Amino acid sequence: MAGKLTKLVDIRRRELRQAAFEVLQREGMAGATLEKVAAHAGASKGIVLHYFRNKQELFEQAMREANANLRDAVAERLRQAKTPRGRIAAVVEGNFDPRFYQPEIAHAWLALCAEVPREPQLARIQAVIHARMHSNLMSALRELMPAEAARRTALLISGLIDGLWLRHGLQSGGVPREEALTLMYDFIDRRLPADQPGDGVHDQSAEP
Amino acid sequence: MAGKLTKLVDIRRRELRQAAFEVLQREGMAGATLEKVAAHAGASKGIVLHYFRNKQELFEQAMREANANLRDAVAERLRQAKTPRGRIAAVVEGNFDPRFYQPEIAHAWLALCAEVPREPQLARIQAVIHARMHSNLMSALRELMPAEAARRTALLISGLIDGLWLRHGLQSGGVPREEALTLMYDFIDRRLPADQPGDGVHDQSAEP
DNA sequence: TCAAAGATTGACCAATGGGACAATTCTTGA
DNA sequence: TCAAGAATTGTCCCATTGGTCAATCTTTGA
Repeated sequence: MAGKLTKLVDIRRRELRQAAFEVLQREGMAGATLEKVAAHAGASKGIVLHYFRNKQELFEQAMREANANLRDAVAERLRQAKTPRGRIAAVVEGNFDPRFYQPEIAHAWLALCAEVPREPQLARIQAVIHARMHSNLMSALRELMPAEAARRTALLISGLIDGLWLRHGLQSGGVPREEALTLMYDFIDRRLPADQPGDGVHDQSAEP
Repeated sequence: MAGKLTKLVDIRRRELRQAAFEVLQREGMAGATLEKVAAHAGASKGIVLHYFRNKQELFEQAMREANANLRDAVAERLRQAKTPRGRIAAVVEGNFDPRFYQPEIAHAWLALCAEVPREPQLARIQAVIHARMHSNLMSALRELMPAEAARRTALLISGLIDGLWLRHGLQSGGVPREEALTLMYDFIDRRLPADQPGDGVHDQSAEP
């Protein structure tokens, strides 16, 4: 590790973002009061507003961090992928990383997404998420099919991912990770040309 | 029309449910205050609590009504469908009925769904919605493919519908109705046996 | 060593919102 | 016609919450 030690500001900010996200899971946006966030982080309310201008900024940062987690989960896998198929698998597997694909986390995302129509800051993050996923998918699909077909396939894949996440957040109809991946590949394998189902490209097995 | 005239209670209840849903679109759950709902309906706050026990019940009823709208949109089309394919088309078209498939309405659904984890009443409605859609799809798909394939296809279709709705509620990545239907049938036609794409089964044209 | 900068707390404030209620107006049926 | 019941309003109350601030305690660098 090169450079200085982590500054206290960064430690506190991280702790509070994390606390905010966790309270959000249980309480929703309205119920996630500054006092509860502070308590959950083991601090006083004042400290929260010492490190964040206001409630909006706190939860904006919380969303940023959650997004970064998902982004990294995909990026790791993308780095090891060699074929276009592998890159698609990377996007899918990353979005269903068992560390993040959990009902409680989906609850928090749901709470955040519900604020998007009224919080331009959150809307921007959401836009980035969509754009990134679309771009990742397109870069792989363009090599496998004509432009228009690629675009549609990308929309279908990302729409499906969103739908499965949404359902995972609502109690009923939520499918566990294993089945979600089965469904995704059931769909994908039929759409990609020169089907080689079971070619070992998509690895549903253990995580590092 | 047989029977008595509509009772005032029912009129008021309906007006207030509708007002609640419309305020929800703009303001989200926390912002949808009883006073705003009352004002939007042209009444005073007191009247809202005269017809509904409390805020929870009001929005539970609002969700019930929105659900009934969607249910009817599907049911109408289902009544005219003759083939299994037609029944699937009915479910799809109903869920993208242009009267309801609108960003503002998706905003309200998003706000409602975000409360599901903490409101058992809302969770129950959500469960009914999922169960109904799954059942409708299965009844058609069972005739077209083996049980397990039918189950997966049903999950994929309903997941896709949810995903497209979700995206329609978030500003970015939302696809308009026409394209949503194109995507849905692009997906469905490839999965159903004995493909007859363009057999006129799915009607994307005008509403009655 | 010690003073300045930063961290942390708790008290305080103004605004807001859900809900209870008494008072008033309107309907209606005998 | 008129009294009982329903509809409607406005007021009041209390709890909660985001945010401010002055007062302490800690750290640190010169």
